[in-house]
Amino acid sequence: MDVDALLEWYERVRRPLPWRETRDPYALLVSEVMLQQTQALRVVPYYERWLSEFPTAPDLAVAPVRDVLELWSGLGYNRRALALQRAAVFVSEHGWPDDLTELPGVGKYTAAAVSSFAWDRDMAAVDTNVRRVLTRREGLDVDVSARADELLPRGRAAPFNQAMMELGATVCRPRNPDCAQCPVERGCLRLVVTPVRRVKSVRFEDTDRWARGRVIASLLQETEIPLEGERLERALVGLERDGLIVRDATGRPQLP
DNA sequence: CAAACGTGGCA
DNA sequence: TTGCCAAGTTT
Repeated sequence: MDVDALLEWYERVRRPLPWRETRDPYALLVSEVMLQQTQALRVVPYYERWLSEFPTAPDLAVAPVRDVLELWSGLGYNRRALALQRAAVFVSEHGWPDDLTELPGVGKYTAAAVSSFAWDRDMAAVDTNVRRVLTRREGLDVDVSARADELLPRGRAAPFNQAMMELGATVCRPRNPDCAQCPVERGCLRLVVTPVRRVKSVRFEDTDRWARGRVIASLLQETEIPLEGERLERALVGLERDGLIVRDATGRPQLP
């Protein structure tokens, strides 16, 4: 793959998203956690509000859980917000670990993204987009992580990572890829990847995931929880286990 | 390791 | 309107 052509293309098409204007590892971590499983454009207002309320890791570390969940609500996956706060606590107390995967909620992808964007570390951030780009180009049997690492131009990890992700998001899309606009078309296998079909078709409103979301929303808004019996109990047990709620002597749920 | 984890936007 | 899915991590 012609990495120079890729970087040149990225420079041309790059969208000015707010987290691309900073090198603050805390702000970058916030953006990465928010971006997990959420569309970039939807994250923008949340990111800006979050940083104005919790500008630094110590600010987030001491914030009440209610405030954290309040600012998070709408982004989904509430336990990620808690993990982010726990990461902020760690950073406040010990500074940034060399290996960011030591932080709660930070896996291989997020560690590489933050490390490259904040500190120019030569780490390839392999997300679902990068995985698809490389698989589609080079075949189902490629070791995607190893290949991304080989391609990464030393000292330019940040633009490389962003360019690869942007390519997957806007050109080498899951369905209907726009090969005519591809800056690195040469040598691509253009493998057709058949999308995996969902097996289950349970209504979302019938899932525990939905029930948990309703409990948190009700506690934030101080409205009645629209659940009862077994269903409610199962949600509460899960939420308590995840540290999203605590229960008083009567078993009534509250935010921690 | 498959499954759990939330939600709003868009086709 | 219904169904699909969007910069992953944890157990």
